[in-house]
Amino acid sequence: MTTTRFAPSPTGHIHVGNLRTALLNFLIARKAGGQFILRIDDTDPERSREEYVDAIKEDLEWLGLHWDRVERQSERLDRYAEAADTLRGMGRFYEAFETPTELDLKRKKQLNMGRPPVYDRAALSMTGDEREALRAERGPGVWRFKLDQERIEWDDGILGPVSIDAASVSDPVLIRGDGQVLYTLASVVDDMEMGVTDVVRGSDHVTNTATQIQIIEALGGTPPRFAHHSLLTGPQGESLSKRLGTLSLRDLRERGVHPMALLSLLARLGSSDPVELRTDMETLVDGFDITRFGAAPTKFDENDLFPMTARILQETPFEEVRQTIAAIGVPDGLAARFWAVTRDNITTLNDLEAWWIMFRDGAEPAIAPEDADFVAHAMRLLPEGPYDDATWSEWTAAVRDATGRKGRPLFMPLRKALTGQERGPEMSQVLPLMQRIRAAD
RNA sequence: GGCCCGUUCGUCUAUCGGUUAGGACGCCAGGUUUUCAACCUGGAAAGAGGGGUUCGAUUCCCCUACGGGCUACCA
Repeated sequence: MTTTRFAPSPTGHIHVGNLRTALLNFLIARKAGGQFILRIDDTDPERSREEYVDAIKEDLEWLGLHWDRVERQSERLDRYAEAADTLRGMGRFYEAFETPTELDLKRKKQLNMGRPPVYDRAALSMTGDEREALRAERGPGVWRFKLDQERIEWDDGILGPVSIDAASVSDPVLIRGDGQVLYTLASVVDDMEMGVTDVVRGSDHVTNTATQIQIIEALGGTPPRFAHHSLLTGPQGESLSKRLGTLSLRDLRERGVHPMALLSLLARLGSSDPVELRTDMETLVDGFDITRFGAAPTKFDENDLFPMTARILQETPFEEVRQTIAAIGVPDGLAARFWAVTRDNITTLNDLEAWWIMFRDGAEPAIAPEDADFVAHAMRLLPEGPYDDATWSEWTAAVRDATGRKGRPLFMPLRKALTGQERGPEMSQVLPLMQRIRAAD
């Protein structure tokens, strides 16, 4: 069975970059009728926070990315220890005692000599006595995985054939000095034991994949299919990391972005399929194809989200927004009409309140000097409220007859006098919603 | 510095060596409309640079430039 996973680390809120990874994995699983696992990568107790676990779940639910299973790495530490023992037993694991400062120094030295900054495996040539001495002096060392120094190759679902020389990569540390298991090992053990068949992640993991393939094989497993998507950049190609604060899912939600707008964009951006608005998850799943994605960095502009949101709202039935409209204080009797009138004239639901305030309290009239007499005359002809669907045409007909104006010069000054704006919904629909008309006061 | 990946209209991209280099979004213009939007029609708009290979390169190879990633006792 096709099984994918999204494996966030609960050290912060998730953002559009994370979402892209989550979405691709979700869509692959759904399209294949498989399983989508939410795996919380919380091996680091220092940085992991429970509130972020909740926040991540909340964000995914908001988007409708439902998972079939939740796993927690913090509850699986014994499995990782077992895998570590296996590696030790087969001589692929060795303890090293260099301090971070020493390693840093070694790297700089290598760089200066024009050599690749790869761990020199000094620990491998130590005698048992030397090891004991260091352990006594410095405490437990780190455990490194001994790479086979050959080319590691795989057929990437997005990048195509990838080949990395293991000799250009340091033997990865899988267990820290304090005993904490690191991502590289935990992830491999989980993917194997949870039956993950497809791993889609950002291209920042490409080198990890190379080493993980060797670890999987050492543990007797078969590597899953890997696909590495390009990373998102800002509209100017700048790194997104500087702006992640404003691109968290929570922030986008607060700014009124519609979930399907976000999903529609991210399911297509960077692929050769056109970005088309999808209003339901089924069609998004049907049209998805991971092989259409390219390897080039992808520019993401959150401003694209707003026109898409507006278009979704134009087609949103009243029932779906009934609560929202009630919450801003629109009386039940007016709510359906209020939505019908405003939905074509908003970008996000956040714009609704301003419209209601205008209808409730009236607008500061905008009257050009040359229209002042005309508007005053028209206001004397305006009947008492409340108004209905026919009021606008009856009233403007009367004004036309009285003043001789017609067409745009007739309608536009009245629109501006009543709403204070040059644009907006049909006036025949607006008028019945107006609780107060300041121009007539 | 080393290792990976990349570079086609503003953006996302198509092109299995021969195309008027196609589409989508955006943009501009016209139409329609009492406004805006929507819709319809039309339009402008692209192969980073340099070398090869070839009868012929956007396409294959090399170099350069530029962009991104990795090079942690982070994930």
